[in-house]
Amino acid sequence: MAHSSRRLSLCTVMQSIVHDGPISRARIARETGLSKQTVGEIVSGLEIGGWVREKGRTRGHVGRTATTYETVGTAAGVVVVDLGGTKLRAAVADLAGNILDDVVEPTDPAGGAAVARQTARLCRVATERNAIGWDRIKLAIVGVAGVPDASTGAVRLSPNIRGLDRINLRSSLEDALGVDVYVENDVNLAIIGEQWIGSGAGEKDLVFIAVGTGIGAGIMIGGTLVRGAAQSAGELGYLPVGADPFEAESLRTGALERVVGTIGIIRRYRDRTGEEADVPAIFDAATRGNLAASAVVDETASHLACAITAVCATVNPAKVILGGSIGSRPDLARRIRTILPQCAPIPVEVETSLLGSYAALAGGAAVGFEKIHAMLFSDGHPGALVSLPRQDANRFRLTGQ
Amino acid sequence: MAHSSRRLSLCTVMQSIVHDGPISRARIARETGLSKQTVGEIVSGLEIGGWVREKGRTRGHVGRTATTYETVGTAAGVVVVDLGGTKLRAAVADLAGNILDDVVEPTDPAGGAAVARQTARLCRVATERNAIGWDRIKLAIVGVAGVPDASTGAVRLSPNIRGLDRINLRSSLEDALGVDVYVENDVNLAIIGEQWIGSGAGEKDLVFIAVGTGIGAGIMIGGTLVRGAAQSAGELGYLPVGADPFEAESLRTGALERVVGTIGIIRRYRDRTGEEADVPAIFDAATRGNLAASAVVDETASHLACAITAVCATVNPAKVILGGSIGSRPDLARRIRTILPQCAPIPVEVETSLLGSYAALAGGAAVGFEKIHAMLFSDGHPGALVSLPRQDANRFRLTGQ
DNA sequence: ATTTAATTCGTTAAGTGAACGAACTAATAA
DNA sequence: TTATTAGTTCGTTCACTTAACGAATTAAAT
Repeated sequence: MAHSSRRLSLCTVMQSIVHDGPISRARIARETGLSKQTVGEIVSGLEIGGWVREKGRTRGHVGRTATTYETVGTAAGVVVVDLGGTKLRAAVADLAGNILDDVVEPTDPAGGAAVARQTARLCRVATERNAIGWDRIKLAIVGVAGVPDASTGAVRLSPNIRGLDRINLRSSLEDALGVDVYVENDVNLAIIGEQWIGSGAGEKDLVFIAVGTGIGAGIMIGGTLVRGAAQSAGELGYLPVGADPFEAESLRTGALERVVGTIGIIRRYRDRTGEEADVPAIFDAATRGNLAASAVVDETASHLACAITAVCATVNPAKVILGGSIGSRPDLARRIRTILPQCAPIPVEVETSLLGSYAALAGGAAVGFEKIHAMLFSDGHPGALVSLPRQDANRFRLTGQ
Repeated sequence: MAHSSRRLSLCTVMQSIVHDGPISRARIARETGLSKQTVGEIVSGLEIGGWVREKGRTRGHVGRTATTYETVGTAAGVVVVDLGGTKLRAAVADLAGNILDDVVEPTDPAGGAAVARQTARLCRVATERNAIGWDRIKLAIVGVAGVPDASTGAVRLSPNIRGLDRINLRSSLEDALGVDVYVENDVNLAIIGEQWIGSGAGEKDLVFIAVGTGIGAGIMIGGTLVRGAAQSAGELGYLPVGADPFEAESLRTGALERVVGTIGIIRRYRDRTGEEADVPAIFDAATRGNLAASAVVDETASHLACAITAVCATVNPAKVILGGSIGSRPDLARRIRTILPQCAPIPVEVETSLLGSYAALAGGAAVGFEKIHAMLFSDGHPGALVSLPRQDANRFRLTGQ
C-alpha cells in the first residue's frame, strides 16, 4: 500500500517509451505530465536496470538536441505456444512487443505427457533460434483447443489431442521450464491476437468464430475476454440453430455443430449426391459451379448467418471474424455477407481472419506482453499498466501458413 | 497526475466506513493497512467535511474504548427514476446506499416533453418526501425503455412512451433539475439492481430477460454491463428462434418477439381456440388446467428455453433472471426449468426476479451510488473506488408492486 | 477493595520516498 | 547574438511510515 506512486510513474514512463520510443526525456515529461526531473530519475533507473537504452539524438529543430531512449527488447521475453491437434508452434515475444521467429513441428500423436515433453523442448528450441537467452524468459503462454481448468491445470474437452485431460499440463510444463505457465483456450487467444494486430484492430467488441472440425468462438466485450461462469462462453456449437435442439444428438454434439461441423458438411453432401468427399473438395466444387456442392455451402452459410444473428442479438459486436479451416475460406465469408442482411436486423461486419493460423500465437504474445510488464513494472498495482504497442501483422503474412 | 495517493487513501477509508460502519479508526487502520495517523487525519477531514460523524463508542472489550464513525447518509444523494410506459416512479438514494421512500404516478399519456416535465416534478416531490434537501442532490439516474443515445440525449426505440425520440430527454431534465442526468436502459438497470440486492446477488455473470410486450435482456459479464457496439446488446427479440428468421416480418419485429411477445401469445391462443383473450387470462386458464392455454404456455416456455440456450452458448452466465409482466410469472419459470435440460447442455439457474418492478429503481440507486462516490471522493482516479454496500431487498417486498 | 498487568486507542514526533517548481547550465537553429 | 529547447541541481512540500507514549479500559492478583 505504501508508496505506490513511484510504481505508477514508472509504468507511465515505460508505457511512453514502449509506445512512442525512441523518445526524449523532455517529450516523455510533456506527454505524461510528470516533471522533467522525475522522468530523468526514472529513465536513468530503467537504463541502469537494463530495460531501456540510449538510441540516438533528436535533430533539425530549434534548441538543444535531446538523447532519445528505446526499450531493450532482449532484456526479457515470454515464450508463446500454439498447441494444435496437428501442429505445435512456438515463438518468443520480447519486451518491446516484437514476435520473433517461430518454430513448428507436427504434434506428437502419442498425446498426453509426450505432448507436454515435446512442448517443453520446442520452447527451448524457439529461444535458441533467437537472440534471447533462456534466462531472460519470464513466463510461457500456451494456447490449446479445449477448456483449461485453472484449479487442476488439466485441459477438458480437448478433442484433437489425446489424454490432455489426464495430465496437469500447466504444472508439468512449469516443472520442465522453470517459469510460470499460463494455459489458455486457443480461440480466446485468437480473438486477442486479431484485436491487437489482425482484422479486429482497434475494435473493442469482437467475436472470433472458428469453424472447423467443431465450432467455437472467442468473445471480447469492451476489450476484455468473456470466459463465462463455467468457462463455457463461446460454445456456439450448442446454439439452437440448424438441427432441432430437442433431439438427443443435438444435446450431445450441439445442434449447430451437427450441421456446420466437418462431419455435418460431408453428410449433407452425401445425402444430396450419394458421393463421399472431404470438405475442401466440396468447397472447391462449389467454386467451380457444382450445384449440389454450392447448395451445401449455401446451407452452411445460411446456418452460420443465423448463428451470427444469435450472437449479435446477444452481445452486439462491431465485427465478427471468421477463422478455422472452414471459416477462413473467403468464399464462405462472401456467401454469409450476402445472406446475413436477410435475417440479422442489427448490422455487423463479417471478415475472415487476417492472421490465419498465427492468430493464437499473436494473442499469446499479447497476453504475455501484458503479464510480463505487469510483473516487472506495475506489480499488480491497479491503474498502473503498460498497454500493447502498435505492431503490424506483416511478419505473419510473409511466413507460410 | 501529481499526489493522487491521498485520493486513494481517502477512498479506501470511505469504503471501510460505508461497508463496515460504525467502525473505529483503529479498526480502519488494521483492515486497510494504512497507519493509524493517516487514518486519523483522513477521518477528521471527512468529519469536518460533513461526510462522516461520530456514532458512539465501543464497549466490553479489553483496552481503551474507541469512538466509532458512520457515514452521514443525508450529506448527499441521488434521485433515481424508473420511467415506464404506464408508471413513473422516483426515489432518493443517499450516500450510505439506502434507498428512501419512493413516489409513483401514472405516466402522462401525452408523452415527449410532457413526460420530461412530469419526471422533473416528481424528482422534486421525491426529495420533499425524504429528509434530504434538493441542494444535497448531486445527480439523477433515469431508467427508461429504449436505447438512450449518449451523443444526442434522445431515446430511440421507445415503444411505450410517445415522442421520446424527438426530445433531448437528458438535457431537458438537466435544465429542469440543475444536476447531471444519466439516462440508461431500464433492463440494464434491472440487471444491476438484481445483482446488487436481488436474485443475482453475488454473481458476476448474469442475464436478466424481461418478457412482456416485447422481449429484451440486460447482460452482465464479470460484473460489468454489456452494452454492445451499437448499444444493441440484449435485443433477444431478434434471436433466430421461434419463427423463421428469414421472413420479412421476423426481420422487422424479430423472430422470437413475434412468438413470445404479448401479441404472439394472444395470436397463438386465437389460432388454437378461435377465442380472444389477454395474456393474464391465458396464463390463468393454463394454471386451471385448460389444455389449449396450457399448450400455448408450454410453447412459450419452449421458445424461451431455446432463447436461454442461445444466450448461454454465447456468454455462459451463472444465472438467468426472468422479469417483465410475462416473465416474472413463477409458473412460466417452472415450465422453462422443466424444458431447459432437454435443449441446453450447459447448466444454468433460472429464477424469477426478486425485486419485481423495483429492479430498475434499485439498479439506478446502485449506479448513482457509484457515480456519486466517484464524484466526491475518487474523482476518476483509476483503482480508487467505493463499492456498493450490502443491503437487503426487504423494503421493496414490503411495498406494493 | 485496591493495586498491578495487559491491552487497545489515538496522538505526537521523527524520518523517508516521491514529486514538484525554480534556478541554472548546455546545446543548437535562426 | 538571441531565442529556444534539453537536462541537472537544489530546496520544498506532501503523504505516508515507524516508534514512542499518554490515556482509557478490562482482567487478574493481592
